[in-house]
Amino acid sequence: MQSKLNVSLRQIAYFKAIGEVGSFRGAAERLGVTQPTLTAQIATLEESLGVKLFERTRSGATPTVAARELIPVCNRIQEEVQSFVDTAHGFTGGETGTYRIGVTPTLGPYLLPQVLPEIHERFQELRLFVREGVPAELNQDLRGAKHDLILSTQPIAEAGLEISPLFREPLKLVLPLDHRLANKKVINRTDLVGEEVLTIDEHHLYHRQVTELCQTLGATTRRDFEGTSLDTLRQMVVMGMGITFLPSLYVASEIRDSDPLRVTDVFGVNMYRDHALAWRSRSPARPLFRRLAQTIRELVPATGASDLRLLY
Amino acid sequence: MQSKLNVSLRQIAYFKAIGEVGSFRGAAERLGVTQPTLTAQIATLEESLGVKLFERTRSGATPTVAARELIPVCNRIQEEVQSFVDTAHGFTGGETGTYRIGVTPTLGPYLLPQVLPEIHERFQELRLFVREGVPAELNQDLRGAKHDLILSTQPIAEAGLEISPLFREPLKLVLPLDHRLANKKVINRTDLVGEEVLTIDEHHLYHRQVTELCQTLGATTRRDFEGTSLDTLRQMVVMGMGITFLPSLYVASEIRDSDPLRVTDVFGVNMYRDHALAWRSRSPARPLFRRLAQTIRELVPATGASDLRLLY
DNA sequence: GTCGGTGATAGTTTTTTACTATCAAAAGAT
DNA sequence: ATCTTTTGATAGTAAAAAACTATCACCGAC
Repeated sequence: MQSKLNVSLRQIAYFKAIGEVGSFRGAAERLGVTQPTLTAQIATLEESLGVKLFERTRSGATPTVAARELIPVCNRIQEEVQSFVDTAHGFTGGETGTYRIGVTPTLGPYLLPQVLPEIHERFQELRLFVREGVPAELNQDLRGAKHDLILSTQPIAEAGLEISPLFREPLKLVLPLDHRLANKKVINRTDLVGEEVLTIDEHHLYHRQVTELCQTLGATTRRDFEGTSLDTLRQMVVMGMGITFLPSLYVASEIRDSDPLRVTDVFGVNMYRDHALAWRSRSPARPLFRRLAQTIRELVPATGASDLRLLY
Repeated sequence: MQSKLNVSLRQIAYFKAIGEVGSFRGAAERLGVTQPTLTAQIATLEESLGVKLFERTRSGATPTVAARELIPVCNRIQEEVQSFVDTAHGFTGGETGTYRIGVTPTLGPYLLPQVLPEIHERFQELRLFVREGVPAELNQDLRGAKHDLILSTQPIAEAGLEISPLFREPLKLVLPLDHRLANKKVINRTDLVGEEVLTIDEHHLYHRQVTELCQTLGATTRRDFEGTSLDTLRQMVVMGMGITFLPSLYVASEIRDSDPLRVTDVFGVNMYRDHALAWRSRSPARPLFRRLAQTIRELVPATGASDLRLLY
């Protein structure tokens, strides 16, 4: 490390110029410095390296054998430095690079496929590296800089973060076709009293949200059977193991008309969850993330779920 | 060029260390400088590049997306600089690298094959790029730094050069077997009076040497037929077009017992030429060239020509 | 002989780097 | 709530490095 720091990029540029021009004075003129500067710097470099770089004659300076072999290395160093500068300049607009975005498994897979193509269209040099995690994990990893931003469900603990609300996603009641309520035209909240609702396992925020909803409806959550994903829940409902609530985006994305399921609202009950983008409030990429959130809000109405509501 | 010089190797080392350690203070301790030094240098680098490199938090410094992509470039720059230093250090002993040696066509091809294997044995990192030229050319190209050293025949103009004499090479009289002197046991100088001697063309120093020798012997040089090389001379003698003088090393190397030629000395006449290595007196590789000359002198007795005499 | 062109040298000035001392901010402990 | 600790930032000073000015030494051309 110390031996490297005894060489400066300036010395390398001076060395190379003298090699090309063939005299100290000529190179000094080309570089816009004085000849004694070059004499001193090359002498320092020769001392540092322990080899003579030029044979000084009255007619100029002739590269030694060592110098002739070092010139191509100089070129390579300068190329890499130029690459360093060029790469950095590529980030100047802030819309370049690979950002790590954490998403929840109950939202990410059903929203991103619908917005990413247009995001790519609008931010062509931007790459998003998508990783899934439950909201508690996402929050922690965002704080620990393992993610640059997260797409998650409210509530998101605000400390140290900037949170940009995106949209409100309703939850749909999903029944098997042979359920006693399947053919009821309008389902009220009283119809759900005593019903057993399937949910996914505890460490998902979604579990808590469904649990709280059941409490307000007088329904219960089954504790003996729990799904590991929304897909699992859907299959369990199809198989007659109970009813469940599924997010609107999931329904629009994954449930077909041919599925033996009834999907409905519950009259008089607002069931929903709110989603947001969040990033560290000191992140230098803040302006980019704000633009990204705005873009997602613009794209949400065009998704398959027609009942999403924008948040500001 | 200017944009490159706004980045220093120090800044790159500081940037990389902070990225690895994760805090300015930690990196300062590791590098043996103070933390405000790093703050100032990274701020300067960020300003120069136009991008933020770190997100500063209470718990340290987190690399931005730009920084994450620039770290591998830092590694490459440092590798190239290390290669620069290592390559230079390889020349420290002076016995490394490709030196351009100019040789005369009447000496080089007959001496070098006999000494180069041992030279390579003793100087294993040394490479010699051999080029042929007549002595006047060699001398000029040495002065103009197109050659690093020359193996040539005396006299060599001394100005600005260091000349290391190597050895004295006798010239042999070569006759066709059907020549009137071919069966004479001892040939005297008077036997050559009036003889026509073949020689090679005028721009070779060898031509002048043979011409002067003929003048002292009362012989003449043929002007209507001249060879272009020593091989050509030999063929012309075989074909009966005249007699010639050939250098001892050539005779040992190229003339077989089965050739229809008589090779002999001339009694009472010392015919020879002296060879030397020469280089520019200011060449930084002077010590190496002196060792090389000494090595050649040591190897000369083992050549096929047993009558060479060393010069000091 | 003089002239002109080269790199080297010595002293001074300017610029850059690094240090010292302190502040501001935020998280964690009590 | 206050206090402590740890982080990077800031301002001023000191030290080191780079660059400049002026001159010298040398040598080849004329």
